[in-house]
Amino acid sequence: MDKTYQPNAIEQQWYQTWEENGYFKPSGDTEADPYCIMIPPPNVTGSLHMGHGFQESIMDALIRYHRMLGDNTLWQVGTDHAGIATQMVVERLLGAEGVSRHDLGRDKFIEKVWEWKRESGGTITRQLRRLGASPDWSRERFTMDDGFYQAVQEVFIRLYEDGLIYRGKRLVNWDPKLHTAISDLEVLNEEEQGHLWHFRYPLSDGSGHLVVATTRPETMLGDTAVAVHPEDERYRHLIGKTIRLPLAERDIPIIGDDYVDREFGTGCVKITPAHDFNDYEMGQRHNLELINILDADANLNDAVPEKYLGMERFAARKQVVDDLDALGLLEKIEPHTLKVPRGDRSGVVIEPWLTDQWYVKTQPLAEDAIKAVEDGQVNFVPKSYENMYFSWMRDIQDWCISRQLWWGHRIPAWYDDAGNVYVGRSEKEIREKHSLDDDLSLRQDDDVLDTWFSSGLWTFGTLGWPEETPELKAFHPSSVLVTGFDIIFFWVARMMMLTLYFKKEVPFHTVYVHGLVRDNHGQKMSKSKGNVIDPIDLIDGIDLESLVKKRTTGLMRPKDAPKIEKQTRKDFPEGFAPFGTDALRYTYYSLAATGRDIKFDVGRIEGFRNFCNKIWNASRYVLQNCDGQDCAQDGSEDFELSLADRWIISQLQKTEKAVREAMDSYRFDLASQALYDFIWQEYCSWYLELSKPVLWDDSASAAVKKGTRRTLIRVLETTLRLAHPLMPFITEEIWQRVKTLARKSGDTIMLQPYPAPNEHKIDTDAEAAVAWLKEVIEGVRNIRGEMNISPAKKIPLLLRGGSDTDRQLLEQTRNLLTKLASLESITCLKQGEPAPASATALAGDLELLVPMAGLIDVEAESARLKKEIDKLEKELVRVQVKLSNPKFVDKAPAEVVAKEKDKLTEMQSAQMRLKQQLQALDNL
RNA sequence: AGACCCGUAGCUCAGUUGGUUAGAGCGCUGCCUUGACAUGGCAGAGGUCAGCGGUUCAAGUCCGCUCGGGUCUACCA
Repeated sequence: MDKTYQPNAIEQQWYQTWEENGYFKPSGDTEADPYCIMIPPPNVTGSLHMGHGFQESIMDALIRYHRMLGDNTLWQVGTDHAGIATQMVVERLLGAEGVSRHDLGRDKFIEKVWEWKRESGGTITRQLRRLGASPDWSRERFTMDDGFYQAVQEVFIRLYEDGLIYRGKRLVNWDPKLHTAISDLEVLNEEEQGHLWHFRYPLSDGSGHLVVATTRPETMLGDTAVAVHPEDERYRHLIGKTIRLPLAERDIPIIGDDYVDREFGTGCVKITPAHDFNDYEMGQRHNLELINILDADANLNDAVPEKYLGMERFAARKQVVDDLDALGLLEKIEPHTLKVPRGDRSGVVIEPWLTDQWYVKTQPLAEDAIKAVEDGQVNFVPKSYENMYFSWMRDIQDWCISRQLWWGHRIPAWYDDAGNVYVGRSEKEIREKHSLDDDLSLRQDDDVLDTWFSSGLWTFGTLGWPEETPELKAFHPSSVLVTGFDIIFFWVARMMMLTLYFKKEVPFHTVYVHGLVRDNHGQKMSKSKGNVIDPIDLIDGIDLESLVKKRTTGLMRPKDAPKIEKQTRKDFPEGFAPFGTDALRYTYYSLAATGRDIKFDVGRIEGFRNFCNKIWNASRYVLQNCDGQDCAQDGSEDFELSLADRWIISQLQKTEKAVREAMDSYRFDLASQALYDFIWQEYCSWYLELSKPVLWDDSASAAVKKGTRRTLIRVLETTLRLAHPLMPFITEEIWQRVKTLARKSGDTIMLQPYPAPNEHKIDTDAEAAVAWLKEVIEGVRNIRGEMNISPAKKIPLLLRGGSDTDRQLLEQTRNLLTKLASLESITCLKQGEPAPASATALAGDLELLVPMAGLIDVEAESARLKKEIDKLEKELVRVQVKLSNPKFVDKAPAEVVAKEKDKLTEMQSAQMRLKQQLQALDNL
């Protein structure tokens, strides 16, 4: 083995082996428990970001864990066709050649999209492989696959037939750039600086005017009322009168509605029902006319005076203001901060716009979806996210599912010239069903379905539904959904509704909600902020110049480049070293606590790369000492387990238990911590050191040496299996080298059984003995460290006081103690025997004395003792106060009181000994 | 405006139903190339657990308020 761990030398090769050998497929063992995770399908246009890396790493850990537990395990993988995003990507590519999608026509364009998908749609799945993800690639699905397409059509038709889908003219969020409706969730409301314009609206009878305030002057051309609060003393007498709307020269009514906030602005509101959601509601209440003044580009249409016809909306705004000003009707302009709705893909201001769209009636679906969570059929982890789910579900709006795009699931609805709608699987089916004449012309709806409509069917659509496939039977409902909280509304809610309706069962039993990965400053990672980290760069490494270049090219605002460059150079002066996949994954796990934000500190990944190196080198040591040697793996019993052997075996059982518990409760941070401590602290720092005096001692018995080798190799092999779900590559690489010595057969660690703790191997005697040994060694090391005695210098140790147990333990561990504390000799002082001037440490009642002759500075030692005495004093006072409080003694449980009393006597005795030592030093 | 989350060492974070002297990693200080590992070893410094009040024999942990930070939902025309 190389002296240092080189991740790039092992990772890709193992991945290929695993995939080629089909290790990722379900075992197919129908006796075993099924375990199934459906990947939240990444956007086919996407490339892997830190959030994906985090999420996929978690899923892979769960999958590998359950596969090793022997479950029939399926990780279903696939991608999402991402209607808008994909269409935009392909349009941009065509645009570079000067071709628009309209030049091509719908069919040709869709062909182009498929072409793009075949060539470039695999980026993210290739990157997933770099992470070591182990989904069943042979079952990979795409939301536009034929089978899936059928399922989507089927769902639409059945919902329509059941009266849960309808078509209606409503206000939708219209993206004037992309020319499609988008959902509320795709609209970002950000605060922006704007103005509040106050206009005078003259009363029709010439008796005066009202002042209305607006942030969108151009919409006044579509006003159909002015509203005031019905109890507003200032205006209530005007209700029922009319306003002569300037510019448009129409008469519109003044209405009373308690939606109006008397305190805001002037207390008079212009009402534009066709261009504002609230005004629309009010229009419905008061039967107001809807005047649509915008076309699909958000330019003014022919419903406005000719002067404004065809004007762009912001130009029209300026014109309207100027014209009203010229008429003397502009009262004032105030600066005003308002939330501006923008499309999350296009970035342009979204218009509420009146269109015909398809809707899902969500309320009946939501009821069952709420009940499933209330009844505990679906559990959220952490539980607090259930509130978020409930609050969304209980206030759910009908879901607009049509999109004015070409790329997507085309809506299976046809129209005749009379405007009748027919929904069915094909034109042919519709003609038959409705006995339509062949010469009656039908045209299919041009729109496609919201991408989330299809991803809502993901859990069962990927398993072959509507056919009752064996996979559907075995793996649905899936076991757990792993997702970010930002997607609960988008996706979780929709899967719940659609799956419950069509499968009559929940889509998954558990929803594990993880936090969002942010940068080390807590900022969301985004291209425009220039703080994105590509997980692949952490795996392979990247130099600073390439990183700067990557972050500063293709910016939406190129002027940000210098700032981004400066910050990048400051944060990562060396770029990234190649840390490898296992270190990256381990970092993710260590951060996977229950919080909402996961601040990714690159500093941590280096620590875990070092951890990998530690495992690597510990394995080298084990192999050096075991290779070609008898490790008692042939069933022989002529070996003897030492105290240290029994101790590490005992600790291993506890670690196995802790790791399993953590994995079962989705606490990957705790699992990674437990493993890290065991491997580094206990196995490497202590056990390997304890094995050296045995293996290198010529006088040690063959049986004990054999027992030590047996323990070295067995504990290592078990630990590798325990760690495999978290760090698949390094564990496989090392396992292949130790498996023969450990008498394991099998081609891969992936399919080995997961370690299970054995209570009979918990050895409290050995634990107590090693705890004692550690305490004594640490006492001596403390003196050595504080007194700056070279580790190479062998020193004598005198022991005073202590119990028979101490003396027994000493004899059991004398050899280990001598080696590990680097001692020249160990001498027990007899009762009353005078000790030379010494530095002191305590191990319980036992005094550890290191004679000072030439080694130790008296002043430094007395300072050290004083510090120790003071520390004890503080705690002593605390405990004394506690014990002298009768309430505590009376009310606290007896064992708590006893514990405090023991503590007190122990500390008093310790302090007394230290004081005596201090006295002795002072007497010198 | 409503709801939720967070505030623990210089930094990033653990701390299960209240009960040893509040832990880890990174960083920092000192010593050390000792036969797995300097991507290392040993030792050490560093915390009024945001603040105030309450419940309790006992609060980082439970309750209330304040301050600070964040997220989501709704929204003021």
